[in-house]
Amino acid sequence: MSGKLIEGLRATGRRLTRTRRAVLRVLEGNQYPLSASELYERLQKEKVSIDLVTVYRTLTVLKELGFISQLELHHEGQFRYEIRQGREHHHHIRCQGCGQIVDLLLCPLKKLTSFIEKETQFVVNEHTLEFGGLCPKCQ
Amino acid sequence: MSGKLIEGLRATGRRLTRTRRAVLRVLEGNQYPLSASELYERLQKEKVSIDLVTVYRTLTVLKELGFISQLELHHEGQFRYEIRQGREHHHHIRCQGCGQIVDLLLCPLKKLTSFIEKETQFVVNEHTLEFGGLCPKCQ
DNA sequence: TGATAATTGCAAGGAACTTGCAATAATACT
DNA sequence: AGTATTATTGCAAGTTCCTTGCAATTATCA
Repeated sequence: MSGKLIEGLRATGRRLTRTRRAVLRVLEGNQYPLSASELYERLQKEKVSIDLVTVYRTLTVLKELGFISQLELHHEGQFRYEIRQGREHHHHIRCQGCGQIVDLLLCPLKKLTSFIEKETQFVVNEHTLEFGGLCPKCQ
Repeated sequence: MSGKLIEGLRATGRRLTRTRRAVLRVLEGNQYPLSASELYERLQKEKVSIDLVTVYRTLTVLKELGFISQLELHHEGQFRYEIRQGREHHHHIRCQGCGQIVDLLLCPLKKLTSFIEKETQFVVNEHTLEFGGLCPKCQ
């Protein structure tokens, strides 16, 4: 991973710093996508001293380079980030009670809700489905 | 509509005010879902003097009563609201260029992207699909 | 008409995220 | 290695969207 990382950074005139490595390391060690502030807290626990602002900026860079993906969960009001690293495109389910986030390893969304309920043992009672793209005028 | 509105408000010890009527009227006269600040601007243009805070509070009430629904579009960072009034559950597509929002009159999401592209003439290159529910522990 | 209670406006407070700028650190050059 | 160059960082302050507290106003009910 480190090779491609340095490569990607160099290609855009950027540098591999302790900060960037630390952010990636924490994301790699986590099962579910983290928000900027969660990431910040974990770094503090690991005695890695990084400002929250730097976490935001680092996430922006890593996203631009395609190393992580940014996602928005329903009604959370914040972004979350996860390592991409060859992972299939996928979705998530989040518990309205405890906030737990679980990956859904499916996408072509057939027999939607009942399937997801069987797979995850969740009770689904809300979903977000919104598309983004370019309208005829803007293409 | 006004009948059920008053009914709903009364049932929860609330009152039908000029403000609430005005907010509903603007939402009814609009094709696409409005954000709080858009709503506020339209009211100002109509010389209806309402504080932005009141707009927020009014939207909260109307949502609680089920007269409007609240939605989040991908990467917008704000809520939007639209009249429910017997409308089918549906989704939206928003242009990444101009911000135009168009209703999608489908939901069971089959043959997803290509179908939506044909219907709307949009080029879809992003979507959000996230579920909310209760995990086994929280049920 | 007056009492009661909901609603409103104003000011202030959050939370998540961004920007400006000087200090610091990483890379390039000699 | 030593220095110049340029990216990165931390701190402070700013944005945006939304919420809360509280006194003033307005709607409803007796």
